[in-house]
This record gives sequence, C-alpha cells and structure tokens, in this order.
Amino acid sequence: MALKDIARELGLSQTTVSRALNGYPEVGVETRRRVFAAAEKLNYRPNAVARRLATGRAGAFGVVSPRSRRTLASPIVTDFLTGVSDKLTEDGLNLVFSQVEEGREREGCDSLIASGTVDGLILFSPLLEDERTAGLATLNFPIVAHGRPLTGTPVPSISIDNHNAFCVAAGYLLARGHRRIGLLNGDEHQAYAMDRLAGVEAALRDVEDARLVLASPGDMSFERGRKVTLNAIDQHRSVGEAGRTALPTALLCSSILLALGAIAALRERGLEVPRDVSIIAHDDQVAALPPIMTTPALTTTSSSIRAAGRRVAELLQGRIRGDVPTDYAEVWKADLVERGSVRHLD
Amino acid sequence: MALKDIARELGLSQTTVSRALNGYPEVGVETRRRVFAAAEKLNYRPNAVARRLATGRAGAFGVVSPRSRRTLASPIVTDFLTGVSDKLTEDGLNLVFSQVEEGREREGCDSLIASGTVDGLILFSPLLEDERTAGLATLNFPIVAHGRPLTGTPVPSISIDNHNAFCVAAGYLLARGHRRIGLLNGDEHQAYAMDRLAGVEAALRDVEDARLVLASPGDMSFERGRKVTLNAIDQHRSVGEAGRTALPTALLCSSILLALGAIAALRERGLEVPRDVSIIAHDDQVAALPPIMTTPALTTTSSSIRAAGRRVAELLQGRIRGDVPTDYAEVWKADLVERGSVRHLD
DNA sequence: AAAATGTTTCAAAGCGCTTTGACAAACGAA
DNA sequence: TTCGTTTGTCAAAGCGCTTTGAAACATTTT
Repeated sequence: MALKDIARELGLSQTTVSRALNGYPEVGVETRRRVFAAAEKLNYRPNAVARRLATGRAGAFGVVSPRSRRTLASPIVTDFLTGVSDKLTEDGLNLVFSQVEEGREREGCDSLIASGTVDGLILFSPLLEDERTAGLATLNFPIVAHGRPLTGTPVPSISIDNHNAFCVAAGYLLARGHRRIGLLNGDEHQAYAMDRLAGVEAALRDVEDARLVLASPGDMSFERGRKVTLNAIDQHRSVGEAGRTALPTALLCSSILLALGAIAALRERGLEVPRDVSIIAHDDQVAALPPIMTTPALTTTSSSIRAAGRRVAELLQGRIRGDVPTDYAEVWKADLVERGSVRHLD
Repeated sequence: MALKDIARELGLSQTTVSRALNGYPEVGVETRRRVFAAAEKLNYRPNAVARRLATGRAGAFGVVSPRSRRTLASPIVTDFLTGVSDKLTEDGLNLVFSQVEEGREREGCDSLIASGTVDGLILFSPLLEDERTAGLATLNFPIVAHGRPLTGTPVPSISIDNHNAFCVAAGYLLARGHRRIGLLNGDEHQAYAMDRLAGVEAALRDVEDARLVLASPGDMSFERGRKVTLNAIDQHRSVGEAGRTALPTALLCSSILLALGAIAALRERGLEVPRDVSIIAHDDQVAALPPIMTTPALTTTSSSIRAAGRRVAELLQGRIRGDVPTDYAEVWKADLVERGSVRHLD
C-alpha cells in the first residue's frame, strides 16, 4: 500500500494525498475526508524509510554505549533509558540502541549520525570525558548529555547536584556524632563521583576531628561493595583494636547496590546496620532496587534517574527545534530521605 | 559526501563507485583501489536511510513492549536485551526499542513492520498469549520469540525447560525431607509460570504426604515476595501452631528478586534461611542480582538469560536468511546449583 | 579476420515519500 | 466585465542509494 496506490484509487495526485494525510491546510475538506477514508480502508501505513529519506529526519534518537560497560545490564542505566523511551513513545519516536566495541564510542556516534539513522544523540557522561568523544560536542549535531560534562566544550546537559547531596549526607552523619566516615564511590573518572567525593570532603572540613577513613572509587556493584567492606573490616581487625586503622562508623555509598554489598559484608563479620555501622546510599529510585529492600530500610539521597531520562529526551527535542541553547545545563537537587540505617551516636 | 560526489571526483559512474565499495566482483582492481582511496579521503559514509529505501532492508531488529510493563526497568529483561544487542553489534545491526501503550502491542509491531523500520521482530512470550498479538505469527514476517508461545500458530522460539527445572528443584527439596512446599511464581498467564507450577506438582505427586501449601502467582518483585511471605507467616501464626494452615518449610521462587523479598520477610519475623525455611530460586544469571548476594548464598535453578537473548538474535538472523524453519523451537536445560539456602531436615 | 567470450563501465530506473512551482477554478473587489 | 486573490490540485524533481540491462572494450577462440 503506497501513496501512489491511494492516489490512483481516488483519481488524485500523490501530492494531494500526501498533503491530506499530513494535515496541510491547502486541501479541500471533502477531499481530505475521502483520502482518510481510503487510507483507512486500504490500511495504509507510510513507509518510514522513504519519509526519512525525503525529509531528512530519522524519527529516532540514538544511544551508543561501549559493549564492555554492559550498559543494559545495569538497572540504573536502563531505568534512565526507560525514562527516555517513555518520552519518545509519546511523540512517536524510536530509540536506537547501538553497542560498540570499547574505545570506539566516537566512531559509533559518527556512524549513527553520518548514516542518518538518528536525529539526535544522548550521551552518558562517561562518554564525554576523554579525547575519544571530545569533538562530538562541536559537531553541530543535537546532543544532550546526562551528567555534567567534564570537557570544555559545552553540551546541553542535565545532572543532579552531587556535591550538595553528598555534602548534606555527610553533614547529616556528622550531626549525629559520626567522625570516621567511609565513601564507596563510583568510577573516579566521572564527574558525579568527583563531585560526591568533593562534597563529602567539604562537609568534613567543617568539623575538627572528622576524617574520611575510607574512600574507594570503582564500579558500583554488589560484589565490590562487599569486597571493599570485608577488606576494611579484616584489615582493621588484624591490626588490632588499638591499631592505627580506623573502621568507619558510617558509610556513604554511591549506589544501593554498593550498600547491599556492604551490608552483606558487615553481616558476614557479625556487624549490624545501624548498630555497628551506619549507611547512607544514593538511590536512583529504580524499581528493582528499592531502599526498603534492606532491614532496616536505607536512608538515602534520592533522585529519580528515570525522570532524568525523560527530561534528557525533552531537552534533546528542544535542542532540535532550536529552543534549547547549546550551553544549557540543568542541575537537580537530590533529597535526603531518612529511614532506618543511620544511628545517632552518643 | 554522497556517492555522486565521489563518482564525479573520480570521473566514474555512480554505479561503479557503489559496486566498488560494496565489493561486487565486476569492478577493475585498479578502479576499486581508487574508489576506496577517494572514499577514505572524503570521509564518505553511506546514508543508511537511502540504502534502506533502495534495498528494502532496515538493518535493525525491533522489540516492542507495553509501557506499563516497564520492560527496561527489569534487570532480567534488559539482560536479555543485552544478549540480543551483543549479537547485533557484531553484525552491524541496530536494536530499535519501541514502547507502546498497554494493549497496543500488536499495533506497535504492525507499525514497525509496515513502516519498514525493522527487518525482524523479537517477542517476549507475554506478547503471544492473547488475541492482541495472535496473528503476528501468521504474518510471514521474521519473528522469534523468547519463551514457549501459548498460541497455536508456531513461531520460532527459544525457552528453558521450566517444567523440568522446577520438577528437579522440588524433588531436591523432597529428597531432603521437605513436605510442605511453597511456590512464589511469576505471572500466571505466562507459559513459563505454568510450566514451573506443573513441574512442582509433578514432583509432589510422587511423594505421599507432600503438599503445595502456598502457590502465589504474580509479578516477580521484591515487594511481592516480601508481602506474600509476610502474609503466610502471619496467617499461620494467628491461627496458632496447632491450626490448619501450614507454613512451608521450603520456598521455590521464580526469581531472585522474589527470594530477596521472602528472605527480608522471614528476617522481619525472626525466621532464618535455611534454619527455619529453605529456599530455591530461579537465577537468570543477571549481573545485578547474583545468587551470592544473600547470606547464605541461594541454591538456584540457573540459566543465562543473556545467552538466550544472543541466541534469539541468531535465530532471527537465520529466520531472515530462511534457514530456520518457522516452527523451530529450542529448549534449554536449567541447572540446579547447590549453595547454602536449603536445609536437610531430619 | 571474424566471431565468441569475458571483463569493466555506464545511463537510467526505481525505492516511497515530500516539496516546489505552476496552474486552473472560484471568489470578491473595483 | 475585469483584475487581483484565494483555494485546491497537480506534475515533476529530488532525497542517496542499489540494480537492471546495455554498451564498450579487451581477450580468446575459430
């Protein structure tokens, strides 16, 4: 069922049929009615590919991600993508997901752009941090990033105020008497992890005897949370209670997954939350990992990553229409939500 | 940079350039060399949309999913998609992910097909079970399903032997003296959930006094796992130890998430795994939810959903080439992996 | 030397749509 | 009546590629 067929059927030109269907004003009302009726009857669906070729618009946004990062395997990233996809669905757009070999992100983006497969690109902050992807921003192609870009070239972006969130969280711990704090962070090369560390340090600076006794950057997995915590405990114990290594009385975790690992480790060594160690974790509000999953429920800094995804999609559409400036940046506040994982030391 | 430009640059016809680039044999070796050199120099990238229009091939596979199901929010589903995407990446194909409003899956599929956006469709078994999507199978469009289809029309599919897996798991419990078994299952309308229930029932049939004292179908979330377990415990206790309600001594869980919920509930009521209640869960081997996440680690039936995703993609490519018959079905065995969550009753 | 065969190249058509520019018909104002 | 407008329609060009069918040239066979 092509446009041509409908035109022939109705004795009209292809032009008129196309215009009628696409809501152009210069079509007679009766003609339009007939066209719609015929399209309905013949179950006509415009060929998206042909339309794209003609208009130059792809009708899709792209996300490229290195294969090794196992993007889709992270519930957090996929929750973000859900938000993106939600918004796109409302506007009849598709999401093209393209995985590439490690270190070829730039190439993957170029290929998606040059081949006309997408109208815009969504970037995770990681992609912005090195030479590989630098330059993407200067390409004059609609791009919006999630996470504060580290490069000089501005890219419209949305992020949460990680510095503030972790500064507030650390302050919350300090106010409850904690002095030896630990930080289980994300990838140290990423803006959010840097900001969180800086936030914690800023809070500690205000309190004389407060110390960051553990700061471990890396991937945000259950396994690493467990290992690092186990390590800290065992090292502390081997040195002896009187030794110089100090076990934190409170742990800040950059993700609920890390917190779960830490809790498991503590339990394995006979320690309990919050009796022995308090925990505050960052919660991206993903359905699969609710902070009430643990006993006691986790006190968190909280911000919906899905909402962020949706917003990124919105911004990208704005970018394409031209009503979002290239250096636009949006920073969201993350709320501290009190639950049961922090103890007030006395 | 279009084909035309290269042709002009080289004084060749567009035909020859196209053929040279695409490896057709009828091009002089020297000519081909020149064409490649020019393409390289001008940084030429073929326009994918134009190519698609000309060839009729989209270079992408599609997945459509109802929005409400929050497909991307489930780490299990996304792990599956990772597998799919892995395979596609190797072959330079894209994955188009399209969410639709609840109940309009069929429409979403039709639209992806009719608009020429995809060359093939991947279905989750849920999509196959009702009239909405029935008929998709008869469309003569390449489709491969994950999960045994419930409809009459055959569709190439891959699934695990859920009946056997849960039969074996239940048998394992029976052999260790358990007689009151509970099953926290997935959506009852789905083939896999039905098969699992049937598998458990088959195992119980062999042992005189064995009973399925709890069988709860529904979504496979932490929350539901917790609620159902809490309910079972409280109901049992209110009736009194001597009452007729019997608390299961062992729980079979259709997902690790359910098991986590159950464990949390047990702990809240002062019960412990495996001292008071034993657990076997199904493990899809997703990185975010390792069975060693709990203490003690979970005994599981185990099968990689990511590998399944990859295999589905392979089958779909085979389907397109025509070397996978339309009624092909592949069933994988799920292994029982012993860890620490089952107690031998004496 | 002519015919037959094989190798390389090309012009043109086509994929299904949008969009431009022209034109005819209908209308209102002068 | 005539002229400028508005309204509704159309033919044709173009998007960038692949593919068909024919032509030009080179090589081998008779």
